[in-house]
Amino acid sequence: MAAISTSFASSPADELANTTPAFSPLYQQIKGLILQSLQSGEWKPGEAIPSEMDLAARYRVSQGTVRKAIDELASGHLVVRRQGKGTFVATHAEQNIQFRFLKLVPDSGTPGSEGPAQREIIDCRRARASADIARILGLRSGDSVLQARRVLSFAGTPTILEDIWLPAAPFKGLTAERLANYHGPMYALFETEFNVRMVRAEEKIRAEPATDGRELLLKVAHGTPLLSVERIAYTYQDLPMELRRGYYRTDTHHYRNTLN
Amino acid sequence: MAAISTSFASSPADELANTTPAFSPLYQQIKGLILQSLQSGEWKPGEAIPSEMDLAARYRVSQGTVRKAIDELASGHLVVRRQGKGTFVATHAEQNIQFRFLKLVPDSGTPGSEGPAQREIIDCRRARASADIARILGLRSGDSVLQARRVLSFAGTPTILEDIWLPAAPFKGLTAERLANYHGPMYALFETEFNVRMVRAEEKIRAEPATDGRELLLKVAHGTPLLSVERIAYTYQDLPMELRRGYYRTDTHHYRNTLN
DNA sequence: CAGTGGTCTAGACCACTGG
DNA sequence: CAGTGGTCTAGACCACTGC
Repeated sequence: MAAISTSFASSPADELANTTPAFSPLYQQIKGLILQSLQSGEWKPGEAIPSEMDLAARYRVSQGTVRKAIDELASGHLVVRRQGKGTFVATHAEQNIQFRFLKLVPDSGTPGSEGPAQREIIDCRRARASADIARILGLRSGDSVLQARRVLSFAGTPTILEDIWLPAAPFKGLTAERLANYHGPMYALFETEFNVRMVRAEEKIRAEPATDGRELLLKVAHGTPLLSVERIAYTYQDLPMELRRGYYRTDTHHYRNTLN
Repeated sequence: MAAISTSFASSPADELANTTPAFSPLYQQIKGLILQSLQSGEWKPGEAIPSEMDLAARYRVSQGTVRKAIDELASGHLVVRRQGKGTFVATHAEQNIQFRFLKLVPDSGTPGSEGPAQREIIDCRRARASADIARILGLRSGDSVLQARRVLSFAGTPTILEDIWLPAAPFKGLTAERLANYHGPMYALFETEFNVRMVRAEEKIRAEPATDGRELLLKVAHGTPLLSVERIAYTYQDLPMELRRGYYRTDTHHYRNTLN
C-alpha cells in the first residue's frame, strides 16, 4: 500500500510552464519522510535508524522501496550503511569523513598524515550583515550575524586563514570561548550543539595576492599568490547556513579535486 | 543462471594480507562484461547499447541484475539512460556534458553563456618524456610523447593556457594541423579518432604567479596570481592517458566546485 | 544464533518515446 | 502500438556483525 494515496506531486518546474504534474515515485516520497525524521532530530547523528524491515512496515511499503530511498540518502552522505549492523545517521565527527569538506591536502603524504590541524580563533563577534553577506545567507541587510576568523596550521605552519559568517538566530549561544575550547571539526560542533548539519557546499576558487594583513597571519610575503576559496554550506532543506572565505597557502599543500 | 559459475573473485587487497577472497556479486561481474564491450568498441560513443532485456538474455541473468550493473555505469557517466529510448554510450561531444571537465565558469552568467571558447593551438610537437612526465603517464623516461600548448579565449579574452602531454603510441597520427582544424572539445576528437575515452580525472590546484612568458600569452602583468591546475586524465582501465598543466585567469572567471 | 544490510529472481505494472 | 527504461512487490538466499 502506498504511503501517500496519490503518487502525483507538483514539481518546481510547474512555476515555469503549465506542464503535467511530475510523477513522484513512491521511494522518493519515502525518502522525503525519512528526511523529515532526520531534520526533526528523531534520529540523531551517529545513531542507527530503524532497520529496512521496520521502516517498510512503518510506511506500509516493501523493503525494496525503502531500500531505494535509503540508497539515495546514502549516496548523498546523509546516512551510512554498515552491513550486519544497520544504517546510521552520518556525522562530521566521523574520523573517515573529516576531509570531505577540506580539499587542501599536503603535497606528499596522505590527507591528515601531518596529524590534526591546529585551530586558532583570532576573532569572534556579533555583527550586522552587509548587503552581500545577507543576500548569500538569505537574510536581510542588518540582520545579526556571527563573524569569526581563524587560522589553521599544519605541523606548526599557518596554512589556512578563514573568515566565517553564520546567521545569529540558529546559532544562539555560540561564543568565542565555546569555539576556542572546542578541538575538533567545527561542523561536528554545529550538529551536536545546534542541530545544524552541513550537507552540501559550493566553492568558488580564485588566485589572489596576499594583502590586507592576511600575509601577516599566514606569514608569507605581501603579494604572495593565495588560493581564495569562497564556500557556501547548505543544510538539509538546502538553506544556506554558512559563508566561509578561506585563503590557502599552496606552497606545501594543494587543493585536490576529482572529476568524474 | 550465473554468468560465471563461481561468484568468488580475488581482490586487490589480497596482495596486502591473506584475507578471505572478496565476494564479487553477479551484477559487478556483469558490469565488468559490459565494460569490456565498451572498451573493445562493440558499442561506440553515442550509440545505444542493447536493451536491459536483451542483455539479461545474453548474460543469462535477470533484468534486475543487468539494471544494477547499468546503474553503476550510468553513475560513472560511462553510459546515459533515456527513458523510452534506450541506454547510450556517453560521449564528450554531448552538448550538456561539455563542462564536466572544465570547471572554470564566468563570474556572472551560466557556464557556456559567453558562447563557445576560441581554441588556438600555439605549439604541437613530438618530444621525449622527461622523468616526471614519464612517471605520471606510466611511461619510461625518453619514451615518445606528444606535447601541445594552447590558449582558450572567452569573448576574445585569453583566459586559459594549457600545456598538454599525451603518450605518442595511442595517438599515432595526431598532428598540429588535425588539432588546429578541429573545432570542438579535444576529448571528443580523442574518442572518435583514437578510441581513447577520458572517464575520470584528478586535479591539483595551486595559486602561482604568472611567469616564464605565460603572462604574455594570457595578457596579464608579470607576477599576476593565476590558478595552476594540473590534471591527470584516465581511461576505462584507469590508465593515465593525459597530463595537462593549465593556468587560469580568475579575474572574470572562477573555478567552481561542489562538495557533497 | 538472530538480526542486519546485500544480492538475485520473476513478474506486474507505469511512464516515456517514436513510428 | 510496441519497445524502452522506471517502479514496486514478494520471497528467497547470502554475507556480515555481535551476542
